Amino acid sequence: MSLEHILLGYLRQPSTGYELGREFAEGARHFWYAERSQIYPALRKLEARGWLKARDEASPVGPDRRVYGITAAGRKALTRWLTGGPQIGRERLPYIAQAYFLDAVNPADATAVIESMRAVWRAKLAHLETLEQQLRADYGEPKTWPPDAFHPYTALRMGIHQYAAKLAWCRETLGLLAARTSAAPVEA
Amino acid sequence: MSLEHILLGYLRQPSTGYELGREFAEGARHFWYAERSQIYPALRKLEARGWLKARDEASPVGPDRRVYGITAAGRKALTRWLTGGPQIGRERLPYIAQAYFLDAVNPADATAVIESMRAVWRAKLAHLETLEQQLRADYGEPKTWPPDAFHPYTALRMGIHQYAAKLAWCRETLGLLAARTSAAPVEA
DNA sequence: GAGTGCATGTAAATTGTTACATGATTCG
DNA sequence: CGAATCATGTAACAATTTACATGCACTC
Repeated sequence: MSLEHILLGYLRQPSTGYELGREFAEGARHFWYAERSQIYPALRKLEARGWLKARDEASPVGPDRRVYGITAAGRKALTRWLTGGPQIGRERLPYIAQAYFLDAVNPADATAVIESMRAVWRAKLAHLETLEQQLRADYGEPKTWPPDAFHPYTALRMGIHQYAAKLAWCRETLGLLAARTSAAPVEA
Repeated sequence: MSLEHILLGYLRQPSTGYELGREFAEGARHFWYAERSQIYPALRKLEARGWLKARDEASPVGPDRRVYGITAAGRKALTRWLTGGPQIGRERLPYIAQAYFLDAVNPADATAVIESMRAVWRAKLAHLETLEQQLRADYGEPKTWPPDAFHPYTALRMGIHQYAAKLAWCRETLGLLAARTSAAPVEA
């Protein structure tokens, strides 16, 4: 299961379920999302399996919290997951399905659908680009960064590449759609 | 739920659960996958809801089969899904997570992980490009195609854009990784 | 008659979502 | 004291995966 290994990855730095929830809602949201109601039981399960250990701690700002950290067994499991082959092939991309079936609506609506995708992806790309510029302003050339900063940066770059490609597709498709409309106009 | 609407989309042309299973395993596999054990109950549910109707039919080559087709209510539901906003924001992309946590393994292993991703994506891109070339050889300029051929083609184009972007990221990342290794070699 | 492809399914387990419960601490 | 943020969870439901069951028709 991927979620468990993602939790393991984050917990090389000790953290809490609540904090991980925020991580998914912010830092990781271009590649993964999990509700806290899924995170808490998953952490308990990982602890029972011996991949995490927990301690209760007083919070400086709120109620007590449960701080998890990875164990040696957890580290081994994480390494196995990372080197056990790329996790590719079970993507669920409903927005491509929407594009696929767009002949079920009229051309004007089809155009509107793609324009609204473009708006969403533009916003997401802008967000990642802002993050990237902040990192570069703060730390300079990525190739000199320590591994624990460099690899999250490459994940960010992947997001940027992906959103840019989606936007290129929007442009291409809107262009083709316009060419089709002028070739066979809906209404004179 | 996306699966239900994807089934609805395919079933504007009457088809069977078995055939849809093959569709997911072949034509749609760059954006969606469903097991037949999930498809059959989903079709029953859609039929109970009145979005599909079924008839049993003798197969020319095997046992009887259940041919589903969409109803007027199903068509309306599909249109609502298509125009009700882009289905964006719940992607699960474990391979980006793998990239993110790659500092948990040594640089040589990290490089190997990205190289194996590259191999997978190269194969997937090559497959989609073959499909595209076949379509163009058979039918010519996409902008003149009928809508029910054109939109699946744009979905294929999306896949091509996405895989090309992933490969660009692999190249970029492998380059950075090489630059880092030469800057701080593991062993003299 | 054994294997392959066609064809439909069920059962159990896992994973993920939605809705809700509970309570501490801090700020205005 | 009311609202916001911190903090951990449970319950019910929905979606998905994995494993298995069943049987037809055709070819070797």
